[in-house]
Amino acid sequence: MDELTAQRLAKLQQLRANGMDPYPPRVTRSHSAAEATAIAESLPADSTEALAGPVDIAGRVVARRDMGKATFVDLQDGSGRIQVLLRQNQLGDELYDALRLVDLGDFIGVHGVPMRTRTGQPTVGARTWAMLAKALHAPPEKYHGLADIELRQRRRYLDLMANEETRRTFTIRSQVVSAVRRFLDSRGFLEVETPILQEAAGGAAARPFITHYNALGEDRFLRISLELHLKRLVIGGMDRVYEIGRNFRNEGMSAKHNPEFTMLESYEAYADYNGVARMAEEMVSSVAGEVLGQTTVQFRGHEIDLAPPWRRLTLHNALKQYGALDIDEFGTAEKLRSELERRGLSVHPGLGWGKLVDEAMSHYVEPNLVQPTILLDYPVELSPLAKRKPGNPKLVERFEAFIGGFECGNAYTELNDPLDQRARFEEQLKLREAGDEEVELVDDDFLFALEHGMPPCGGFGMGIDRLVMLLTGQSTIREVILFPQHKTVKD
RNA sequence: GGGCCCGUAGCUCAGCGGUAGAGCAGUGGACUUUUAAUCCAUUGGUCGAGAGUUCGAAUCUCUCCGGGCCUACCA
Repeated sequence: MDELTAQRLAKLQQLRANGMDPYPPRVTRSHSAAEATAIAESLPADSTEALAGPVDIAGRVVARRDMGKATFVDLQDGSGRIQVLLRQNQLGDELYDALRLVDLGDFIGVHGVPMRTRTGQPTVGARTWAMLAKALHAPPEKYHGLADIELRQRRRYLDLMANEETRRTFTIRSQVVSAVRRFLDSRGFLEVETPILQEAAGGAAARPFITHYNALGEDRFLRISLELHLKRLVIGGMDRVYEIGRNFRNEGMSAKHNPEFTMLESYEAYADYNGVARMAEEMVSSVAGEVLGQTTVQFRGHEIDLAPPWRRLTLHNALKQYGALDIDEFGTAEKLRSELERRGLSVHPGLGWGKLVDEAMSHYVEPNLVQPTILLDYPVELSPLAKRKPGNPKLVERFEAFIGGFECGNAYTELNDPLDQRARFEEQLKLREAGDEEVELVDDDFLFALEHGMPPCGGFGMGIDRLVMLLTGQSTIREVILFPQHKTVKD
């Protein structure tokens, strides 16, 4: 055991010896730090006498300034910080001397009166204090905080203790999720929960995590999307449903990717992708307004205006505009591949035309879509679950929403023709045989459901983590996930 | 997968072939209105791990472990 821990344990024993429980089961608390501060602020400066009624506050000791016969301590609770002044002549010798058993990081409770120092600092003048929970390890350094990125993520509690920005980020995250729920609830959507352990992981082109269910002796897949189960509910007559839940994709990590991430998916019967686009822009701007009080955000050096209407642009025109590439002139995989290779893009062999269009889009278009943009009408082979565009069977009614240079939303007019759906699954199989390993798999159980009739429907998916990145100005997904994935520490 | 960089006290960092350092935290002392309190004294280290080069390695080399950034792949 290290010396610091031993010292703190010794203090813990000394507290017990003094008859003070270092971990009492209950605390008397009448005011939060913020409430006590508000009372003190209503008093004139240098109010050393008891002008307000007594308060009981509690929190973690985050700073300490020992002045001899007076000691200042800063207490922090969930509402903020407040200064406490503990004076020997107020506490008595015994209780004052016991302050030497209080370390940074400990939780204490203070009974005292709101006051202000001669500099006007809101303060609680202590009459008594009590240990609430002794900490055996020191908190991070008081000025520089905790900077080591790995430690901040593995020991997020230390990051939260030390860094105000981290507390702000995760407070906003929580408020964002809650505002999204309010938005959808107010529009008559029902929140549902669907299986995470699935017999077949569908709804997206991604490799799943595999686990094993002992009782049945069968493997299960962790879901990679919410889509196919939510559509089953629409088939059953739940007209407006949504789920906010964790997806798992067995892929690498990056600034934009964590193997488990939180998705919102919503499905609205009798809507199409145009209606969904209007809902998406209203949702994001109203969530921003509720949580941040404004619809503009600063992100990677740009000011982004989230207020609707968002710019609409077809994928076809976007590639023309940003890449000087007319995909109609390169209508087969072979032609498009050779054109992209001629331009110096390295493309994976075996990709079909749709994935090549996606590559070109990622390279030429996506980084330019900083202000909110709805990119419309995708190649059919990229989107096996979306309905074809009337008059152009190579395209589907699908849009992706881009903000800040990355994708944060995806929507279709949902494919409800079970015969076309089966054909589209089979097309995916052919792409797989041609060398593309990440394709949608045939899901017979879903097809059987679809054969019972699904109303026309607009579906929407949005990465909650990425939305939070945008609204908090964080440039990596790991900064908005409390406990992101890390390699196991080996001894 | 490739390139670059980082790992030194509980935390933030310096040192980059010649006796392991600073600030904060801790410990002892002074101080009854401080607030990155101040002042005096002081404890604390297998310098990520292992191997090598050298009279001598935190420092140079190699391997490994963990991490970061960029890039590619996954798509």
